[in-house]
Amino acid sequence: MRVSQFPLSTLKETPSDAEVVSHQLMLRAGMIQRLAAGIYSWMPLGLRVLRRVERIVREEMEAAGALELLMPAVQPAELWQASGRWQAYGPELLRLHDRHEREFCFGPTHEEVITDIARREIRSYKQLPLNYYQIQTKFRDEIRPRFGVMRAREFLMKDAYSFHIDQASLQQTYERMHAAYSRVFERCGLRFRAVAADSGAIGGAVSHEFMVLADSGEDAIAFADGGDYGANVETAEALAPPDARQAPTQELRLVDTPDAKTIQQLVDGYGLPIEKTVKTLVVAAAEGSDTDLVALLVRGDHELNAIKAARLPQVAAPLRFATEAEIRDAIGAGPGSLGPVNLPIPCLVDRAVAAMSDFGAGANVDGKHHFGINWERDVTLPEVADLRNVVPGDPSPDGRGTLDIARGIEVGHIFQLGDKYSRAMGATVLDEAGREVVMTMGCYGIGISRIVAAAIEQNHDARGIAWPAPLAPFQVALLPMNLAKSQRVREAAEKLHDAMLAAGIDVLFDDRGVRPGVMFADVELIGLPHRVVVGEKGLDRGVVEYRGRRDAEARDVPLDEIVAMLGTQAAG
RNA sequence: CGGGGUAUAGCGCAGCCUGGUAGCGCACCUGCUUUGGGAGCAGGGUGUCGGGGGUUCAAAUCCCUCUACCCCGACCA
Repeated sequence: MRVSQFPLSTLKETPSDAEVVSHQLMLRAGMIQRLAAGIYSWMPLGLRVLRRVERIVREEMEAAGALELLMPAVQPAELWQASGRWQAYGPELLRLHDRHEREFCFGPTHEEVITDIARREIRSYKQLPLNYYQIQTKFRDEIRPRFGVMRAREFLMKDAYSFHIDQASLQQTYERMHAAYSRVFERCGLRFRAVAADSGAIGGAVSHEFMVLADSGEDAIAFADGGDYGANVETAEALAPPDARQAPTQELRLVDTPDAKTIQQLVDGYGLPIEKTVKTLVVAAAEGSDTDLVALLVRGDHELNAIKAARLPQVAAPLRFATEAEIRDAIGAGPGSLGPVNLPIPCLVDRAVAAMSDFGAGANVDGKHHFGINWERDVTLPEVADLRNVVPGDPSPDGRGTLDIARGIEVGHIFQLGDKYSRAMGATVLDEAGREVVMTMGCYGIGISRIVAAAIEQNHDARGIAWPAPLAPFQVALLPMNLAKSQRVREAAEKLHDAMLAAGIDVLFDDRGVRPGVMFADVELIGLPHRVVVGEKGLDRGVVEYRGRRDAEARDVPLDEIVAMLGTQAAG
């Protein structure tokens, strides 16, 4: 391809509204253009990358035995009403009307449509298992789209849905898809982790997320240094500290703390180590319990995990924090002065809190704290539960090593759905005994467009993008020096271009005749893995200059060897 | 949706406070020179100053209003 036929529209300056580096570089490289909030056009350069990701995904899906189909983007409301999600999905579902005022939505996902297909198509257990996939544009009306295509409203997704006669069959396909996903992300050249995840609103029990490691990631993941354990921080189990609770060494004392409303003020003003403090958070109790409020205690340096808390039978789901008025009404003190001693409402404590001794907490009297609190001696230890987010250094839940926390970008998510959709929509087959059985389902998503952004987050430098070769829009940049003046350079470059094309090398030939600095800057910005420079000086010695995008220095390669050399590392 | 902010040329911005001919850099077009790290000289403005309304002799500037976009919080590939 020649630049004269494939215009580059690179920018020197960074558009001011792009926050993360992938978004900035995609705009600067001319890969995408914003049309509206969270809605982007893929320009020719960007589309080449997107197509490369698609191809890898398609190959791995085929290898995993999935069948490609293509479902409509626009879906009738009736299907969503049948599954119950027309109400449940909320404002993220883009709803539409046709000219007859019939209701539709632009599909954010396709469980309903595929289940409808399956219930028409599949009648016998002999047809199972079956795994369908598609690569398609989805629309989710995110409250706040941001970071370019990383969290767009309209995006390209691979979604797969498998159907099974029983859980054992689902488990097999799930594992096969798990392996296929790992291969996809490996082939894309990404550093990633598969972690256990909360299955959230989609439903089902078992679920794994595939996270590309990047500091700009929106999710925190915990993984063990000693083993395979990995989990979203939301779901990672926080164990008790390894050491047993120490015996009391201090007396319980009531201290005037008029200026200590927060843990930080308590630590700064009274010399209490933060891990000897306790936060008392008051939340709404579960409906039907004999109390309105429940107190949750976590260590001062720990964070309450709202998902874990809401799962407790005593606590209302979703989690709702009590208002200050409710707290005063029930306890007689404000939020900054609460603690377990003389607490008039039921209380649950985190495992780490249960292991504390000689600690400080509010006294349930405004402006006063108790110091030197010890369980059992001063107050009965309430029920213990896992209430908090894990922190670095926590023991791994599988007993191997300690946890570290990293940030990640979710690029894939696989679920064992069970029969949530198949039951609601009556997707059944006849089993061996001729009985009607509801099919068991799995679903598997990959954010194709998000992978492009994630790959840039992991592969860039001050000059621009440095594509993993499998994703690069072109493999080789062919740059002639002083094309306009030098007939020798022109002839040599044209010949090389022809030879590369003949060898199946995906080459971009810069035939603009612009100054070298412009060409260098452009190919480094758009991130092509290999660069070949043709100049008078080199031709005198029968060489061209080769430089890999990540190489520190260029080196000379004989003119008659360069095509063969590139052919082995940069074919198609 | 709540809170904060921005809107002036394709991109990045100044001008607004204190009303008086719409500017700068990059990009773009023409010509000449230049060709190993985003060139130089000369010429060119490509703009409903986000929209609407108001105040005023006069509004990018002051007031009201609408819209779009960005940032911070709960969701997700």
